[in-house]
Parts: sequence; C-alpha cells; structure tokens
Amino acid sequence: MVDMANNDEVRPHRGRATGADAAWAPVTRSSTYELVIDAIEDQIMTGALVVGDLLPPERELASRLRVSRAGVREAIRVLEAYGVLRSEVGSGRGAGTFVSALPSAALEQFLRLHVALSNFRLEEVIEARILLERTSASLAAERVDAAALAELERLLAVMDAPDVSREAFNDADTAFHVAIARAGGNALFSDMTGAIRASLRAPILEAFTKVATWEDIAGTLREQHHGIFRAIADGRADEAAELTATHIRAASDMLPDLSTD
Amino acid sequence: MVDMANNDEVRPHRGRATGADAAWAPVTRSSTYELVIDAIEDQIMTGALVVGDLLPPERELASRLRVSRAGVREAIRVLEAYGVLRSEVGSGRGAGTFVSALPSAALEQFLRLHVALSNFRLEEVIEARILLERTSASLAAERVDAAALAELERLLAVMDAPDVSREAFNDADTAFHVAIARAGGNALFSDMTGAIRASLRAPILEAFTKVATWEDIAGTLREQHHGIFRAIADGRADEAAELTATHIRAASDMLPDLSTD
DNA sequence: TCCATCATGTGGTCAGACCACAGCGCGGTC
DNA sequence: GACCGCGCTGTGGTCTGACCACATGATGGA
Repeated sequence: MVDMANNDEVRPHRGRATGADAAWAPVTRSSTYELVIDAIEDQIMTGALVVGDLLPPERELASRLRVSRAGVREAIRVLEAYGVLRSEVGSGRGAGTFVSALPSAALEQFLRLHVALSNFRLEEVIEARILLERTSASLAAERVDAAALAELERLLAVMDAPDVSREAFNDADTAFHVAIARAGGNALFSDMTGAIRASLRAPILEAFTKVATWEDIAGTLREQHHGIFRAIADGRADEAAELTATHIRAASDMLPDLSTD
Repeated sequence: MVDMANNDEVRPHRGRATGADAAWAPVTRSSTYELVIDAIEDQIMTGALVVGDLLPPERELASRLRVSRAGVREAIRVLEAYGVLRSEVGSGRGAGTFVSALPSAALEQFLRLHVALSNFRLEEVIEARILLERTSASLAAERVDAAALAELERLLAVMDAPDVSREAFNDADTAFHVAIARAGGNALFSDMTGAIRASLRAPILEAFTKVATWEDIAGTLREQHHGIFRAIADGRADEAAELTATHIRAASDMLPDLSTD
C-alpha cells in the first residue's frame, strides 16, 4: 500500500505533539476507502476541487488510485453523507459525481441520530437552541427584509388556522424559527437551528400528541410567535432575543415529557 | 427498479402534508444502501439498538435484507462517518460492527470540509465560536473541578514555554479552549468547539507561520489565557465570558489573513 | 500445565458482470 | 429541410463470488 504510486504519500498526520510524552502516537493504518477519502479531501483542501466540479468516473478513479471500484464507492458514500458530494446517473451534462454544498441535511441526520442515541442530552440540545436562536433573532431584527417578513407572516397564518393539526403546527413552527435564523444571515446558525429542530421533531410530536391541554399550549405559542415577529419587524433586537429565549424555555417547560425521553 | 423482487417494499414515506398545496411531493426512490440505513436507523430510533450493541454480521444482514453485501457495507460506512457505528475485524469478543458514540470526530470532519469549500464563511464560524465559548467559559466558572483546573494549568505551561513551536502552541491553545468547554458540562458545546477549532486549524497555522510579529502575538494570547484561567478558577462567570469573547475577537483581528482565506 | 498450532468467523478487498438511466447522434420519415 | 424515433454510449447502481487479513479460541502435543 505504501508503494501506491498515485497517492502523494501516506503523510503521518501525526499532528499534535503537545508534549514529549505525546510522541509514539499509535500508528493508524488506513483502510482503502479512507485513502480514497484523503485523496479527494486533499483536492478540496488545496482548492483544486470546488463546488460544482465534476469528479472522474468511479471506474477511472478506481484504476487511477489502484483500488477497487467498491472502495471508491464507499468513499463517495461517506462524502455524500457529509453533503460534500452528489452522484447522478445517466450520461452527458448532469451525470457523474460532483462536489456539492448541502451541509444542512447532513447536519440534521447527524444530530438526529446522536440525540436518539442519547449521546447528547435533550437539555444540552435545548441550551444550544436558546443560544443560537436568541442571537439569530437579534440579528434578524437588524437585517430582516420584506421577503423574509412575508414568509414569517405566512407561517404565522398557518399556525393561526383554528383547524391546524399538531403535526402541521410543529412543521410550521420549525419553519418559522429556521426562517428567522436564515434572516439573521449566518448560514451556520440557520443550518444548526434546522438540525436541532429536526433532532427534536420526534419527541416534540410525541409530547404534542399526548398533551391534554393542547389548545392552551397552542394559544400561548401563537401569542409568543406574534410577539417575536413584531419585535423583529420593528427592529427591536434585544427584545426579539429575550422573547425568543423565553419562548423556547416556555415551550420546553410546557412539554414535560420532553425531558423524560 | 419497481419490479425488483428483492426490496421489501417501496413505502411512500410521504410524511408531512402541511397543506393542500404540499401534496404531490416528489417521489423519492431510495437506493439500496439508503434502505439499509433506514433499517438500521429504525432500530436506533425505536431504542432496539443502543450504544454498545452488536449488529449482525455483514453477510447475515445482507441476506436478511435481501441486498448485496456491498450495499450493506456502504450503509455501514455512512453511519460510521456519522460516528454512529464502528467496525472491528477479528473474531469473538471485540469483533464485528457495533453501535458507537463518537460524534466529535464526525463533527470535525464535517465542518472542516465545509469550511474548506467555503460553504460556511469564516466570519460565521468565528461568530459561532464566540457564542459557544463565552457560554462555556461562564458555565465552566461555575462548575469547574480540580482535575480540569490542573489540566488547564498544564496547557498554559505548554504555551508559556519560551521555545514552543507555533504548531505546538496552536494545538495547546485548541486543547485549552476545548478543555474549558468540556468543563462547562455541555457535550454538544464542547464537541462543536472542538470541531470549529479543527476546521480553523489550517488557516490559523498558515497565519501563524506568515505573521512577523509572532512573539508579540503569542505574548498577548498568553496573557489573555491566564486571565481567562484566573476568572474561571475564581468562579467569576461573567468576567470569564467577557474575557473569552474579547480574546477570540483579538485573536481573529491579529490574524488578518484569516479572513482573506 | 503450558504453549504452539490450527480452525473459525469476522470485516476488508477485489474483479467482473449486468442493470437502469439519460443524453447524443444517426438515420429515416414527413 | 425539419422533425421524430431508435439505438449507441458512458455514467452510476447493484449483485455475485471469491480471496485476504486478522483476532479469537479450541485443540493437541510437549
């Protein structure tokens, strides 16, 4: 494997050596697909591959890297899972594997799985949610434009509908918060906001369905949403942030089953 | 594809119907490996699979799901990339594929790639860093224990060494901030702090090497680190948060190349 | 009793084949 | 000449079956 003529080198990738005792780090013998990932990643890190670029066909990549097509495909799957690559079948124009830019779906899947595995506690996730969204709300109050406000109003209307289902309410609720985050202008914030909401979707829906005082809760949430909207529309940044934090805390408290999992 | 006798079923997976106009959502025909992921994910979501559990052998899983082993392996790769699964070769005890819990490495890889692809701007990432770390510092000031303080002091000593290399300094710097985040007690925060630092490692190191006034910069950073440490050790939460925010902003400003990429 | 050896079961890798799909170009038809 | 249909081609998608590398644990001899 070392004499693989194509990969530049098996660079030690040692990295950190915070002290003399940190030397003799365990050797890591990479598997085939990891080497393929490294090869593609190098191209990305050096800027040789940018969003939109097409990769060589799987068969060619395999023969160039001297690995099987299966190894190449496993590497592509991983980078696809990160939202970095995308594959399309067919021929000509749109076909092939190319560099993509879809971090949000990957983040959602990632967080959803780890929340389900309890690798992150719900309180932690909610704490992160408050942190992100109060900042986003504040930013949104300063930067929001007419189109975003219209979208927010549309979502408020969906939630205000008297016959709205709990599921539809939750989806509009999610979209409302994500839209605010997007209006804040920070893509990382809005993607993480979406991912956090996606990771909480199942427990929230469960709590929504079980709760007896649904109409009361929905009423409170509606009021708070309208308050947040007005603060953002009027450009009152600090108030938008505070209302958002209060709103999220209230929502979490009203759904006690949320924390019992 | 429809008449493929092997897949159990192409269940619609429709799901949300927020309104009448949301009907007729595009059909999504999943690929084999996605179906395998869904199958494993279902087990995780329902709690049938928890951290530490062993999956059936690849060959058995393939025959049970009526797919090829390659398809199973691609699915396992993806979940491995998310830090949800891990595979070990061999036989008996430690061998096989089992449910894991290593979100941090996955988060690092993810963010590093997307920052390299400029899907997230550096300012966004730094904004997120400030948000997370100021909160972590505040939490750490309230909850820190002796062991964590000792570790922080050790890292300070590494950075204080007069002959420390710029790379070693940066690695200790990273470890210092991650240790604070960990002391804060929120795993999501500390994992994200680590991921953000990892995603910035290359640009930071580049800036470190190019900068002429290294000793001045290092001196400032050392001072600020000691200040943050004292505030945390003394339990002054607000001050720790403020100093951290100031520190990060200062570090970003001192490295102007950071924003030019 | 201990140690070397082999059998077994696991993931890791490979080669080769075929399928499904989408574009492109050729050729026939109007 | 313009249009349509059909097959050719190259792409990813999938499957099969084989073999390798590795760690364990059982087996059997010293």
